[in-house]
Amino acid sequence: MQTETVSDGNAEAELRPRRSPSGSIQSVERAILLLKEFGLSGPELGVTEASKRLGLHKSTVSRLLGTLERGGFVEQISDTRRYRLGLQLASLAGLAVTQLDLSSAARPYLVNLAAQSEETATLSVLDGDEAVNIDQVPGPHPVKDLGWIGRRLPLHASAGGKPLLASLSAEQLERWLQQPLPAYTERTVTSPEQLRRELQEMLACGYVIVSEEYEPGLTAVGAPVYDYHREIVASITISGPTFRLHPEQLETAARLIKDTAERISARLGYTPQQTSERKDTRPYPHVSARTARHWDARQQVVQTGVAAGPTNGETRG
Amino acid sequence: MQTETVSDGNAEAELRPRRSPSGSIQSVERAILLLKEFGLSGPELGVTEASKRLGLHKSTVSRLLGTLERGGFVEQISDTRRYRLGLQLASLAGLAVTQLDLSSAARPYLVNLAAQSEETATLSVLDGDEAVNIDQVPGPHPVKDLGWIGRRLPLHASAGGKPLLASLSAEQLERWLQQPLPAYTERTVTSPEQLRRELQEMLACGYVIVSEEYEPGLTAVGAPVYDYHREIVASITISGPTFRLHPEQLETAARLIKDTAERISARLGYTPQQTSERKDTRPYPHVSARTARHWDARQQVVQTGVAAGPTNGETRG
DNA sequence: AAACGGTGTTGCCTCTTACGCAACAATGCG
DNA sequence: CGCATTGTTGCGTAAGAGGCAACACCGTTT
Repeated sequence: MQTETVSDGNAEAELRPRRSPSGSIQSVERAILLLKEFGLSGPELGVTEASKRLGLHKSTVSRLLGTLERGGFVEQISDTRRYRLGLQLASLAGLAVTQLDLSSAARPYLVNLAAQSEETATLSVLDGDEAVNIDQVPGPHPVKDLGWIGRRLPLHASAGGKPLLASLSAEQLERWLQQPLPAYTERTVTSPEQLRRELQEMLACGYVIVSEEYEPGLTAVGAPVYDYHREIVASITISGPTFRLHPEQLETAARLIKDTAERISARLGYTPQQTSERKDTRPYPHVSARTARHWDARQQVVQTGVAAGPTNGETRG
Repeated sequence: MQTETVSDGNAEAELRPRRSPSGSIQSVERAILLLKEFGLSGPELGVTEASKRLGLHKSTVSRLLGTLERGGFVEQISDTRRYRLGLQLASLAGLAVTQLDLSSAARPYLVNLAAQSEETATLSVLDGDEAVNIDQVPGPHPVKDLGWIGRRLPLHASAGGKPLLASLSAEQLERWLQQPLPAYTERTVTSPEQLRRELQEMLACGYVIVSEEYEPGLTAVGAPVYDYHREIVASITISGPTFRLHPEQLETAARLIKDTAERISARLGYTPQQTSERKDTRPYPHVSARTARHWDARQQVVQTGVAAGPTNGETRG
C-alpha cells in the first residue's frame, strides 16, 4: 500500500507533520472519510467522484465501498451504480442514541451553560400542552424559584415553551392558537399573530428572549434543540432576574445558548443542512473543539487536480 | 499485517482459488464487525472484551478503536476507559434515513396515524433479511421501548416484517423459507405453510395483525406500502401493549392503517391495479450485482434494493 | 506498602495485505 | 457505431497493519 502523495513534489518527505497521532489504521481512516463525504456532498456518490474528492484512486475507493456495502454501511443503487448511505448505520446510531437519552446527552452542556452564563440553565420538553423542565443546573447566584425539574410552564409565555411551540406542525399550531391564551402579566404575548411572528424570528436567529411574560422580574433566553430528523425535540433556556440580565448580558447569553443548542443538536445527530451540490468549500462556521479533533474530510484533499492526465503518482522517486 | 489464523490452521495457503467475495479490505471489515459488536453486546465495550469476542488481538482492537474514535464513530468513556458508539454515527444515520425520500414522504402520515390511533406509528423497510425501522412517531401514551429508529426486527414475527416478506419474489420467498425460523414466543408463526397463508391473506385484505409473536405483551397492526412500480417498498405499523389493543381497537386500527398505507402508496405514485389478473410475474427486484450478503448475517440474504422511488434527486422542491 | 491481576496503549519488526497500475466490462452520449 | 466515462478486477510490490511484548495504570487483595 503506497500512499499516493498527491502531487506536491516538495522535498519534505520526512516533514510530514506527524503521521496520524498514533497508530491509526489508514484504510479504516479512509473508509470513515469516505462515509463522511456522503454528508458533505449529495445523497449519492459515485466511485470516480469520491475518488477525486478524497484524492484516492478509483480502485481504492471501489474496494472501500465494496467492503462498506458488504457491511451494510452503504448500498449501491442498481440503476446508476452509485452509492448511498446504508441502513446499517441507522441501526448502530439507534443504539448510540438510545443509550444516552436526551437529558444525559444534554447535561454536560447545561452545566457548561450555567457556568458560563452564571445563570440557571434548564432543559425542557413538550408534554401535552405544556413545557416541562426535565433537567436544570442552577447558576451561582442564589435566586431560586426559577423553576424546578418537573415544573410545567405555558408554551406561549416562556422561553422554554416558545421553541417547543415551534415544534408543532403548522396545522397543530393553528389549532392550538385557537384557544384563548391567558395573559399572566402585562407583557404576555397573547396575540396569535404576534406569536407566529415571534416563532418565525426565533427559527431564523436561533434563540428567543422572553422577559416577564409569565413572572414579573424574570427574564430568560431560550433556544430550540433539534434531533437528527431536524425536528425540535427540546429547548434549553438561561433564566434569571431581569435586573441582572441587561441588554449586554442578554446578547452574550443569546449567543451562548444558541451555540449550545447547536452542539446538543449535533450530539443528537442533527446535521446543519444538506448543501445540495453547491461547490461550497467554505470551512464550516461552527466547529466544536471535539469535532475538530476528527480528521477533517478535506485535510488531505486540497489538491484534487488529478484531472485525467499524468497520473500524479511518482513525484519523488 | 498478518492474519491471525484464528485456529483453523489448514495448510492451503496457496491453494485458495479465490478468497473473500472479491477484494475486501480486511481492516475495514474488522472495523465494521467491531462496531456491530457493540450492538450484540452491551452499550459499552472494552478493548480486551472486544478482542476476545472477535478473536483479534488487543493491540489490533485498540488501534481500530482509536481510529474509529478519531472519526467520531465511537467515544471513549474517560472513567472506565471503555468505548461506546459515538455521535458521528447518528449524524450519518440521520442522513441515511432522511435521504430516502420515502421517509419524508411518509412522515406526515405517520404523525397523523399516531395521533389518530393514539399508539406508536412506525415505518420500516427491508434491509438484508431483516426489517429496519426508519421512522417512528410515538403515541401519546408513555409506553416506549416499542422500538427505535434503526431497530431491526425479524421478518416473520413482526407486523412491520410480514409485509416486507411479501415483497420478495416467489422464488426468493421460497428460498428464504427454507431456513429454520426461530420462535421468539409461543405465538410465533414458524411454519412456512402458515406464513404463506398469512401473506396471502394480508395481500388480500391490506393489513396484518401480529400479536405477541416477538415480544410478549406487544401487539401491532401492519400494512404494506407500494411504490409506482406496484412493488412493496415499505411497511407501516401501529403498535402498542396488547392490553390496550382490544379487538375493537384493532379493527379501527386496521382500517386506519390500511387507509394510511394506501395514501402513502398513492403519494409514491402507486395506482391501484385496474384488472387483477396477473399477479406473480414480479420482476426481479433490483439486486446489485455485487451486493449480496453482509458477512455477519447468517446464511443467505436476499437483499432487495430499497429503491424508494424514481431517485429523482431533489427531495422537496 | 507491596504484590497482584486487570485494564488499555505503544515501539519495534516482520510479513501480509492493501494499494496503484492498467486492462477490462458496461453504459451513456454524440 | 465508436468515443468517453463509468465501476470492477488480476497482478506485483512495498507500505502498512498486526503480533508480540514491554509498559503505564488502576482497583483489590495479601
